[in-house]
Amino acid sequence: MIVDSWIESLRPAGSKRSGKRDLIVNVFLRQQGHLTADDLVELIGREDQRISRATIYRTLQWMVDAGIARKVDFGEGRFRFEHSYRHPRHFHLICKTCNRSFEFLSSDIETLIEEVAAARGFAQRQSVLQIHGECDACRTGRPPLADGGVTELLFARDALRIAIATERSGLDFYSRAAKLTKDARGRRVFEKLAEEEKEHLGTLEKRYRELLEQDPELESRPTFLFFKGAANGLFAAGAEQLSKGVNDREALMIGIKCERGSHRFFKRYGERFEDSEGKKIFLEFADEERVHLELLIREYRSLLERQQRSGKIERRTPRRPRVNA
Amino acid sequence: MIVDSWIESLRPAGSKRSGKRDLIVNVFLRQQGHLTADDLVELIGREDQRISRATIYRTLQWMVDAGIARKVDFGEGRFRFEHSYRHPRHFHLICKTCNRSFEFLSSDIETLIEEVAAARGFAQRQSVLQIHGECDACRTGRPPLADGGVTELLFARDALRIAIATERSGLDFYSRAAKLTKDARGRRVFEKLAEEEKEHLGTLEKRYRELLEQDPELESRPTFLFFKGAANGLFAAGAEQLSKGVNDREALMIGIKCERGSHRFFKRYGERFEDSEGKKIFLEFADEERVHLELLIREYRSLLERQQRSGKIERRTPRRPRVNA
DNA sequence: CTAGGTGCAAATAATTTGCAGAGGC
DNA sequence: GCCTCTGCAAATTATTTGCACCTAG
Repeated sequence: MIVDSWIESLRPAGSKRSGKRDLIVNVFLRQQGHLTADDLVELIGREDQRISRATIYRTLQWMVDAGIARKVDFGEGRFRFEHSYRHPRHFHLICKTCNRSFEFLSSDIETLIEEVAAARGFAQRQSVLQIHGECDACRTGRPPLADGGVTELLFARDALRIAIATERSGLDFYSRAAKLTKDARGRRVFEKLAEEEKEHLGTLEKRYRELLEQDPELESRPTFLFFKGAANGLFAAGAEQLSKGVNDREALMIGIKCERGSHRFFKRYGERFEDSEGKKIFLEFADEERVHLELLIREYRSLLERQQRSGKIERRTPRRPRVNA
Repeated sequence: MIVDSWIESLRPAGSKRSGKRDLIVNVFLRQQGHLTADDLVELIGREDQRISRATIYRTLQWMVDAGIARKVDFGEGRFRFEHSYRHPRHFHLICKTCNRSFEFLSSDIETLIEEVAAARGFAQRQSVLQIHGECDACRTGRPPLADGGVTELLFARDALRIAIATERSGLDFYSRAAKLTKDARGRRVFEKLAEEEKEHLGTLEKRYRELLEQDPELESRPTFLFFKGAANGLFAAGAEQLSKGVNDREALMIGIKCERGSHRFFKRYGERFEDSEGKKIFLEFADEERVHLELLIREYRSLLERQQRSGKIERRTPRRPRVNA
C-alpha cells in the first residue's frame, strides 16, 4: 500500500517499529475530519483495549513530528488532529452549532498574507485562518448535502479547473498574438505556443473527466480552492490587453508576464501537496510553463537585438526581462 | 474619565459595583498587548495580595461578556486577553521566538473571507487569522523600533491616509468628469462634488496633522491597516476609465460606483471602532458619501428621463442604479 | 434582606511525565 | 544488550466550581 511506504519514508531516524503504533497510525489515517485525542482513544479502544491513553498521545505527537499529522486548534480548549496524507494545508470554516469544520484554500488570501508579512518584516512559518460561524446545514435545517469528500480530489478538481481556464485563455492569447505579430519569427513562436496550449488543454480536459469518474458527485461538491485571479484564466488580462493594440515587443512582454504567473501558480500548488498525483501533474505543468517562459524571453531578446541593429529603437528604453523575479 | 463611563455603559444589568472588580478592570485596561490570566494575577498581586485567582478569572469572563475584553487563542494551550476599548478587531502576527504579537487589519483579506463564507453558505460570526513566524527584531537581532503604539492611533492614521487618497482621487475624478460632461446640469453636479471633495481633503489633511502631533513617531510606525484597493484612492480606477472616453451617463454611473465603494469603506471602518473619535470621523464621511451617492443617482435618473423624452435613447437599455446593492 | 461578589480549596480536563517492565534490532 | 516503546499512575497546567461568607443596593 502506498500509504505504508509514505510513512516508512517519514519515520524519524532511530525509531523502532511497533505493532501498537502501527495500529494507531492506521486507524488514524482511515478517519477523515479533525479528531480529538479522545476520539482516537475511543476508536482504538474498539480494536484493542490494552492500548493506553498515554501511548495514543505519544503516537499523535510522533505523527506530528513525522509530518503525518497536523495539530490544529479550534479554540475549544483541546487540540484536534488531521492527517496530512494527500491533504494539503488549508484554512477552516468552523460551525459553532454542529462543531463540524470545513476546509478551503484561497490563493488570493495566501498572497495577501504573504504581502502583509513581508511589509512587516515578518518571516512567516505558518498561517491559521478560521472562519467561525454557522454552516449552511445548521442554518437552514437542511441535510449537509455532498459534504466535503476527499480533499485531494477537491483540490485536484479545482486546480484542474483553474488550469483549464488558464490554458484556454493562453490559447486565446497566443492565437490573437500570432495574428497581431508582424515579425515572422515572433509569429511562429506564438503559433507554436498556441499549438501547445491546445494540446495541454486536451490533456487537462481528459484528466478532469477521469477525476469525475472517481467520484460521480465531485462536480456538485463545494468549492475548495478559491482563486479569483484565475477565474478566467491567468492569460485573460493579457488577451484583453492585446485587443487595445500593442506592438510585437509588447505582445511578447505580456506573454512573459502571463507565463511567469502561471508558472508560479503551478509550482506553488504542485508543492502544496504532501504527496499525490496532483503534485506530479502540477509540477509537470510548472516545468512546461517555464519552458514557454524561456522561449518567450529568448524571442524577446532576439527581437530586441534585431530591432536595435536595424536602428528601430533607442538602446536604453526597455529593460530586459529577467528569468527570475 | 471617559473609560469609566464607557464601562458603565457596558455593565450588564443586575451587576453590582465592587472595588475588587474595579481594580482588576483598571489594571487590565492600563496594560497593552495580550495578557494571559496569569500575567494579570501577577499584576494584581502587586497592588492587592488579597484578590484571589478565581476572582480574576471571573472578572476576565465578566469583561468578555461585557465587551470590554476579547479572549484570544494563540494555540499556546491557554488564552490571552486584549481589551477592546478604542481597539478594533484585527488579525495577528505572532512571533514564535519572543512570543510577542503584532496586530494588523486587511480590508482586502476581510473581503475575501466574506466571499468565501458566502460561497459556502456560511454565516460568519468572527474570523481568526494568525500569521505565525519570526518577527523582524528577532530575526535581525535589531531592537524592535517604533513597536506598535496605540492601535487606535495607527488605525486612525492609516484610515486617514486612505481617506485622503480617496478624496484626492475623487477630486481628480470629478474635475475631469466636469470637463468631459456636455450636459450643463450634470456638469454642475460634478463641479459641486469636486468642490466638496476639495473641502473634505483640507479637513482630512488637517486632522492628519493633528494626529501626528499626538505621537511624533506616528509616521514611522508600521502599517496597521492594509487596503490595496484604496492605495491610490477609491476613485482612481474611475478616473482612469474617464480618460478612455465616456458619455455623460457613463460618467455618472462610474461616479455612482465609486461613491458606493467609498461609502461602504467609511461605514465599515467607522463601525469597526468600539468607541472612539475615529468612529465619528468615519461615520460622518460615510454619511457625506451617501449624500453624494444619492445626488449622483438623482442626477442619473434625471438625465436618463430627459434623454428618453427627447428620444435620444431606447427605453430599456440601462438599468437604473439602486440605492442599496 | 437578598442577589451578587469573593476566597479558598477541591474539582475538571487535557495533556505530560517518571518509572519499571516489554520488546524490536 | 541497548535503546525504544508501553502501561500505569501521578503530576502539571489552565481553568472552573461548590460552598460559606461578605457587601452593595
